[in-house]
Amino acid sequence: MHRGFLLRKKKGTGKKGVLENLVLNERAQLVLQSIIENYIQSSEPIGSRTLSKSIAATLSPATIRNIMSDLAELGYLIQTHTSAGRVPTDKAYRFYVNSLSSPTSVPEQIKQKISLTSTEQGLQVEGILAEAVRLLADLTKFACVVSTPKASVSRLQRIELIKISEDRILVILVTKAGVVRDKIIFVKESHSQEFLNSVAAFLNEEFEDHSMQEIREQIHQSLVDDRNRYHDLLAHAVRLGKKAFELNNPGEMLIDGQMNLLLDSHFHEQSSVRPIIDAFDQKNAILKILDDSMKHKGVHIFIGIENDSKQLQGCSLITASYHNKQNVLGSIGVVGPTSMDYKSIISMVDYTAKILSKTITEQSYD
Amino acid sequence: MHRGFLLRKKKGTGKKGVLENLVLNERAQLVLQSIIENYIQSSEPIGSRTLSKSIAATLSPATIRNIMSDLAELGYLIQTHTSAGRVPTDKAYRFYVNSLSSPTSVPEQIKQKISLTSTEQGLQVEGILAEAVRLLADLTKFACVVSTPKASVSRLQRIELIKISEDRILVILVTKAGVVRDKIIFVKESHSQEFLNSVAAFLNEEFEDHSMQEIREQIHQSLVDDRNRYHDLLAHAVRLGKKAFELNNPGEMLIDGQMNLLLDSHFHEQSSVRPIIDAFDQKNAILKILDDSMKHKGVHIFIGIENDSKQLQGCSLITASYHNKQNVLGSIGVVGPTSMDYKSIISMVDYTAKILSKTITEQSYD
DNA sequence: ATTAGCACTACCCCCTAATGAGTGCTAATA
DNA sequence: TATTAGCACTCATTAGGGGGTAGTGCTAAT
Repeated sequence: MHRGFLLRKKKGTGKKGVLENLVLNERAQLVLQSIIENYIQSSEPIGSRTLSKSIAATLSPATIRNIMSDLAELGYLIQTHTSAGRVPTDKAYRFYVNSLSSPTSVPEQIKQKISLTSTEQGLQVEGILAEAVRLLADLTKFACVVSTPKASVSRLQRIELIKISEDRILVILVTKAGVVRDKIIFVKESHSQEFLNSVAAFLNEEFEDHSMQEIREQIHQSLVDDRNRYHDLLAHAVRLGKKAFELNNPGEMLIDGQMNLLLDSHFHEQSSVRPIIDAFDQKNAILKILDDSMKHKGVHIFIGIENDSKQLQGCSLITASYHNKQNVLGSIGVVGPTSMDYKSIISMVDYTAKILSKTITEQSYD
Repeated sequence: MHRGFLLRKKKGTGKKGVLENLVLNERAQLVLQSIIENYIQSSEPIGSRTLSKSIAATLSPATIRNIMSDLAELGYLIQTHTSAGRVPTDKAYRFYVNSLSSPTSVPEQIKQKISLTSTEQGLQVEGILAEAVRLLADLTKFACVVSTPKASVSRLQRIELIKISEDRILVILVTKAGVVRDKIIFVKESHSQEFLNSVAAFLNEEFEDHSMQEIREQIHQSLVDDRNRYHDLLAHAVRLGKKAFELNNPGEMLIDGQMNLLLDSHFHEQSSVRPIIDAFDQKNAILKILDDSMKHKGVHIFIGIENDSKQLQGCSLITASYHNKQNVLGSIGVVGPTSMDYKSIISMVDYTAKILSKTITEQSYD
């Protein structure tokens, strides 16, 4: 049965076919890389003959077959059935991606397409993000996501309190990062708008430029100075502020281009897209990935099986964080088939994230 | 060739088969309705034999064939090819929909699912709309849209001006309907935040409860009273207000459940969904329909070919407007195949729109 | 170590024939 | 006169069979 493999193994010291000190030898790497690149393009199983033509080095089909056989043994390739060509596994993509150097530069032609004009239309961060994620989806023809800046890390620009009924107050928070958040809080006693204005003025004076996290803590401990003049005001400010700054936005994200996935040829069957769509609906799995990718700089790549979430094990994600002058604010990413064109997608995500950062930094409020 | 039909025609006075005074006779109506309902369920061509079993009245396949043949002549049915069953045309759906009485009541079971909780979480109108459109998409398993309230008709609750840099001011508009809009305007001279506060206070005092449309007109004509005290202020207020109230939101809409379309069995081919998706991307065609449907009360139905936009001629839309105490604010609707289950979808849209109106009215600001 | 050659496998495509659901028309029937 | 049974016909769908093809693994020669 596996006599060929055993023989080969017997000859060298331990495994010798394509392995050199547990690393693929150069030729095996070349073959594997070539298979992957071919498959990314055609999304059809690659055979030894096809490969021997397209490959740079001059290798006969038979040689390639031997190498492929070994690569299959090592888990880099699988066959859908005997006498079919071979298809890269997630392990192969991981190898491929790792072998890529840092993002290659984006072609000038595409660079020109990556520009964000929403600031010119007076749009805020969320508008810019929406434009960026749409742009990336159009460019890559896959689904794209972007996480909005977390309220907790960003710093307060301004708070407004608007009375809308006897027991409801509209709170508007503007952060330095340029995010406007609004929510309604319910109160027991009625306040006049004038009074709310004073409370807001107090909160603004006290907390401008503090991070939401800080503000929450300070309010919680009532650490604010006890100034006589504000005595009554203070009590109310603390009470209202407590509610106003309560974290209730569960981390949002914008999605675009979901449709691209269903229309994409790499997903041969609709059924394989279904779980991904469900993941989009539930959000949390993807948000977690975007969150994680904020922790380190640069482009992050999650390939198929590597994803914690079962639903996402049929696809790959490529993400990059964006930032303003001070903070990492969120990340933007592409969700596509495991057989996507990593090289160009990586560079597009990288470049888009950079442009996004630049745009947001330019229009930040400090 | 068409001898059968000609004979039939010859016998009566003019067309007599299934027509009575240009109206389908009762039996023809029954047959047509039955075909439609069968097709809606199975989404496969209906043959005479199948029908003769499922139909209430006892009619032989041959009789039904005759009726069907006439209905086909009249444009209610088509065959994809000879020897295939028959499929209802858009004209048939129109007949069917017209024959339905006003929305049937929604089953208690589903009613319970239609409830909106976003107000409890302190969410504004947009949050409520997002919840509603998602709910409807989940319920109907089709794509759903909802148009956000137009700024122009709604009345001002409050305006805030926030300085974010020397040449940029963040304008926040809150309308009585509960919509918060923000945008950035660019100014030549720098203003202090205190000055902006006075301008905002002036604009608030002057324009609270006026419709955006009114405000724009009044500012445009500088019809505002020329009070000495505000002389300098006034000039700036007019200048800033002009920019601030400029209509720049092109009527927005929220979409949910687009994916449902691609996964739906009624669209046999992906290619038929493509133009609809494009219509979603471009938005204007759908916005126009939602706009139109605001003009009259009740549920509106647009079936395939009836749609002005070519892209939408392969699907049907069912819409209903929602309102607060004073105004119609927008509409919510379902986009699905022309062979959707009109009866139940209509009632769901109707009911959802009512719940939506109720929810928004309860949390309106006046 | 590489490669040519060969036997083998299994999908894919095309053709055919059979099936079956449907039609329209005609003649018989109630 | 309206309905229905019967019949010939159409055409999509399905199943089966054969040839072609792209692939494999193994072996022997280079």
